[in-house]
Amino acid sequence: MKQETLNFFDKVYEVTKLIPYGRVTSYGAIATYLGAARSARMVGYAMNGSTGKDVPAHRVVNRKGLLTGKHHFDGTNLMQQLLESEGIKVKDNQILNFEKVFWDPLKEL
DNA sequence: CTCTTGACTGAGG
DNA sequence: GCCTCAGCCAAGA
Repeated sequence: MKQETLNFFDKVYEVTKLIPYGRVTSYGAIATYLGAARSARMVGYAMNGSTGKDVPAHRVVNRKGLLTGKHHFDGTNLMQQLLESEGIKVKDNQILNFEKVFWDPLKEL
């Protein structure tokens, strides 16, 4: 597996798909894992194409655990419902117990 | 090639 | 802890 052959977007998709059930991570964590710590924005930007794919983009939030990308989902609160379906409590677009459900690819992988 | 956009983050007030 | 500003980097026009 030569990840170097994969594009930045593809790498983001791969890592995002590795996020365990009931866990979430931040754009920065993914970006750092990809070696582009300063490209966290690109991670979110890549997610634009994640909708409709196997990528659980709803498990990716910003560093504050805020569902900044919920507006990119079809429904108004679809992202929140998806998270709650996995046992993740969400209140006012913000993930509760964020530290407990946080999944760091740098440490877990 | 240059400019704009952005689902971010860290630092400063 | 919240708000604002600046930096960062890749993709699209």
